[in-house]
Amino acid sequence: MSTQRSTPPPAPRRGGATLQQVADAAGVSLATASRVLNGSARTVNAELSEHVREVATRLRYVSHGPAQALARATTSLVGLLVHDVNDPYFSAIAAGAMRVARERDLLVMVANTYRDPALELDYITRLGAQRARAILVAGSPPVDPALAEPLRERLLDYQHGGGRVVTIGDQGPEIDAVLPANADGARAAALHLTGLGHREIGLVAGPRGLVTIADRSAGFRAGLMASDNDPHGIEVEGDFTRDGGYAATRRLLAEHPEVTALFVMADVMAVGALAALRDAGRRVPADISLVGFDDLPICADLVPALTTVRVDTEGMGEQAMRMVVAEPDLSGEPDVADSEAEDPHAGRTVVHSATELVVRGSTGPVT
Amino acid sequence: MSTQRSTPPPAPRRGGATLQQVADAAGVSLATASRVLNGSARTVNAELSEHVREVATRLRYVSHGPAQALARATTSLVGLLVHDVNDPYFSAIAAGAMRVARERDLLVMVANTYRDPALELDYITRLGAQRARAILVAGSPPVDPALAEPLRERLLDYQHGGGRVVTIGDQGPEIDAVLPANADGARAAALHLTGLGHREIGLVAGPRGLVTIADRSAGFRAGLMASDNDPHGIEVEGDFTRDGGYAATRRLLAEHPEVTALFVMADVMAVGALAALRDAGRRVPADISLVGFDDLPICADLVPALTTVRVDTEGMGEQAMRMVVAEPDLSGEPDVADSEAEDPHAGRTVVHSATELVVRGSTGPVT
DNA sequence: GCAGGTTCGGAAAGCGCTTTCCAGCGTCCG
DNA sequence: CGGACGCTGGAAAGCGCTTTCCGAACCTGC
Repeated sequence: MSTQRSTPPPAPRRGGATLQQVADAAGVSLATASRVLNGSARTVNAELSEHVREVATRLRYVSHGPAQALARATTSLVGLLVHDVNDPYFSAIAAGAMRVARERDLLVMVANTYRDPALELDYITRLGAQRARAILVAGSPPVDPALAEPLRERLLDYQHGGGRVVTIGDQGPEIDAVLPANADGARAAALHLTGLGHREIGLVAGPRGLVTIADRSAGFRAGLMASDNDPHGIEVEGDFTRDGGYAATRRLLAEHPEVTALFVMADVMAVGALAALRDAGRRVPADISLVGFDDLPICADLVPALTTVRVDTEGMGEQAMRMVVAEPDLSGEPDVADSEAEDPHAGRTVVHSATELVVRGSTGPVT
Repeated sequence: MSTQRSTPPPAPRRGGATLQQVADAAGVSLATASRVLNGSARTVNAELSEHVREVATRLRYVSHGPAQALARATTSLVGLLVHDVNDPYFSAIAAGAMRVARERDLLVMVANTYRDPALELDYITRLGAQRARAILVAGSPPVDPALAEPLRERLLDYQHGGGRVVTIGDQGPEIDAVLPANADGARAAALHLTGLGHREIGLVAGPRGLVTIADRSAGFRAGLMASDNDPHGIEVEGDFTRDGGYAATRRLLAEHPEVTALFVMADVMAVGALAALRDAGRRVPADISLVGFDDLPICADLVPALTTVRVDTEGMGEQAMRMVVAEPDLSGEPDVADSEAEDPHAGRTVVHSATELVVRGSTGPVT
């Protein structure tokens, strides 16, 4: 009554019993309980061990992650940055990454950046604040250094702070990466098209600001150069969506009705392109051939089935997560389709993921 | 030399400066630094504040999430359980949930459960261990109580421990949920088909063990009953994938060539069904009509465009995340399309998300 | 000019856990 | 038979932060 210190009602502890409570109930020390329940190099007598475990179960003890993180100075969280999980390209990467994370007992924090540099920076900081063990950045960085540099620096900061970083797409020196062979695939697409006799070819690009697009475009043009019948490439740009592909294709068709083939740099856009072609009354591939990029699962079921460049998205996600988790000096056996190498730039690790042209029904000889 | 205690080289602190170091460098107390940098009810003199902030920036101070979590007894993490992020249905939910999470400054830990009950249990425990503030479970629970009960109990445990739980799909009393009007949509599909004169109708179901499928199937049959021309429903089961839909459809076609319409209970499967129909030489909709469920973005671009039941997946994800974050006694204004209500079962909150038949080119009158 | 109020910075007590160091004890070997 | 050693349990010192409680300084009004 006299005491002012009226303790507030001890709100039922969030999340059950404490290790201390378990230890007390089991009649052992905190140290012993910790060793039994949360793993340790030190071993504990089998019987005692069993007893502690029983008490813990009875008390519904659940370890306190943040406290462990604090004491151990490490967490089991990793971050994954994607442009948009709802885009099949990224959801496949995420699925691959999460599969590996699962094996390694890691929890994955996923964040949509919507390709907004400010959001990206913010998320990296926040993941750093959570002491995520690693950050995996999926999705093409911007071509513009003014946009790319801040991101890169923030990643480097994080990395210097002891975190691991792996990107899918090249973020420059010192940052490990897995890189899809965009140029190779695009080149193969060009060769395929010129081989079929096409000379007037439309390129439907995604946002030019992204290196992925720049690489695919450059690779395709390189393939064009390799042909001897002097093909023309006419490029238009569109948003990285179905509607972006639709709009860009309509524009291209209006301005250059002479094109007999289309190279669309992402399958999401190719879906729109196919619709645009249909709406414009152009038959595929009789009037015009169509090649996509990425090989989304839906491609094989479109009508006609889409010729496209396969990218092993899920595999890249897995590979990236594997690297993120591995000791920095990894020496894993490279995949058959992949090749691993020290980058000339710096001591970083770069894994190349092969791409492959998949010919289906949407391409045919020029008539 | 004599001392055995050779301190190991004090590895450069993971993640930069400590609040204490910032405080020291700024010549203020730990308490003040905390108040300035990490928000508090208490206010600090503007100049001092500015000074502390400067020092923090100079030292590249980044708050330590786990330590804050420990001290504050709460985190800014929420968990999201999905069957598979790589399935467009779930990636849309995830996108919706993540958008809201972003607004609320929450980090989302996403986990693929692959519909494996053991994995689900494990993830819930681990999210609990991380002291996730809430867990959002997307995806139909199993019909079998032997499978559903353990999950439900674990969720309840977590909830009693102070965490919030919201499910998309009904996990029973005491657990808040947002429920797509599966039965309504299926009923509308049935009415549509019988209205077109179809009497021999195939139902291509997903795994029967899931209540989502059970609901859709029951709803469809209810719609059939409402028709006066005595329609027949022949049901086959398939996996929740494109190939599952393909295989089930082929089987159905082989055994019941008389069907003139197909109701496929998920668009992923409908894509396979469409392929199976094509491969079997059946024209859609001339020979056979096709209705799907979910209205994935690709539906409108299939040939023919798929008639389907729209489910507001992204909206459900948003809604669920909003509930998860809201005070348990939420009283938000219900969406136009949604209706919120106290469940008769218990004091829980249930939000219904409307579904809507979208008629496109894949259905037509029976000939 | 002074009592009573208000601000605002600092000291210190944890939050739940890991891990080092120490102590007790049984064992082995010379 | 005694000392060295290995093994195992416990005490205690943090990990980085929040927050309560204090007290000093300053302000107000009479």
